[in-house]
Amino acid sequence: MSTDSRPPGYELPLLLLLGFRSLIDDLHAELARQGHPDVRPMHGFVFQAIGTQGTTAAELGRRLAISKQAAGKTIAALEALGYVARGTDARDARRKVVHLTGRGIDCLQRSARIFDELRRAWAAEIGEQRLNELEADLRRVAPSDASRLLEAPGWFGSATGPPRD
Amino acid sequence: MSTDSRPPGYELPLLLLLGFRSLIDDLHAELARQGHPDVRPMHGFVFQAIGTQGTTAAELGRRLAISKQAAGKTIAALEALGYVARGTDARDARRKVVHLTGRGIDCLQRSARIFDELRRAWAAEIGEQRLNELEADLRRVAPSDASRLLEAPGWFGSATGPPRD
DNA sequence: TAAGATAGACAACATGGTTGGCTATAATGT
DNA sequence: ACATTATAGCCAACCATGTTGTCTATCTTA
Repeated sequence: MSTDSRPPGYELPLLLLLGFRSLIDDLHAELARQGHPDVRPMHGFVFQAIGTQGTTAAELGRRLAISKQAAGKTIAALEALGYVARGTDARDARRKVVHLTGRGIDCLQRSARIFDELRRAWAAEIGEQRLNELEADLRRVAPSDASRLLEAPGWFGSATGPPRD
Repeated sequence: MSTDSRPPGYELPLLLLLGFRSLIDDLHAELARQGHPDVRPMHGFVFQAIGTQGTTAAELGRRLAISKQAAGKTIAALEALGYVARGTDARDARRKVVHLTGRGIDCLQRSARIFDELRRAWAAEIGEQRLNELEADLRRVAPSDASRLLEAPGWFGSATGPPRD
């Protein structure tokens, strides 16, 4: 046996990133075809974080581990695109409840369907069982706290770290 | 059999991203401990693209699929941190050859070693064979063009797309 | 030698992040 | 009941990373 027949470790993150990018790129190419050309990869996470219940800027910031100001800016951008709308809260005059519009819900539902199709395509390529194993393995090694995923934009390049407020 | 026992498709990209983030976060935590606290996730890709041979801003931009201006800015930032240095090319007065400094090479070598250790940690968790399979599967489904990976920063959030020049 | 292509730099702008400061409203303690 | 504290949302300023457009200097080529 050779003393080191293992692949170099740097390949693993590359493969994970390429796989992620591949899925996200395919998703958004298909979303664009289905009438959502201006939605960005980040927006999907935001839609998910808003959910069907609606939320507020401060709460969104906490869920995404970004500052409430950043959350507010994102909400404003999404509002301008017609994906979310803001209402008021009768019980708390400070809060402005953000909820998905019909267009936002349509985008969210189409995303779910497209992701299912993409997963089926992967399963067709490597086999359902291997794909199940791949997911199971990743669940074991990846931290399960699915929040703080939206640090992704910024996290990659900037040095500031998570917000203080 | 149930009509749909498969996991929802949206989980796959999440797992890939979490896995990637986990590796990169661990890498940079360890790099910080080993004397490189100010290097960013993106920089590793840049170091890799510069290589031991050195390169130029325009060529770096092509390798990373970013504009030469963006490449120039990144080089300037890395130069300020002491990781790269710029020299001239005797054969072509236009070109300014960028090469890694001793510190840059040190960082690159430590990164490689840390990635190997992280891979061993994953192998200890899920088994060497499963990890090999995971990598093999990802190689099949992920596009192999390892360039255009540095679109990552920006790609996630912005809408501009790849550069024209 | 003139025309075109390339390298690098500067300015201006967009996006998405952060911090700091501000006002309005709610919650809490004395 | 009232004063304090905490929270929600917003505005301005800044940083980091991208883009485009424009400019000059230098090869390369017809």
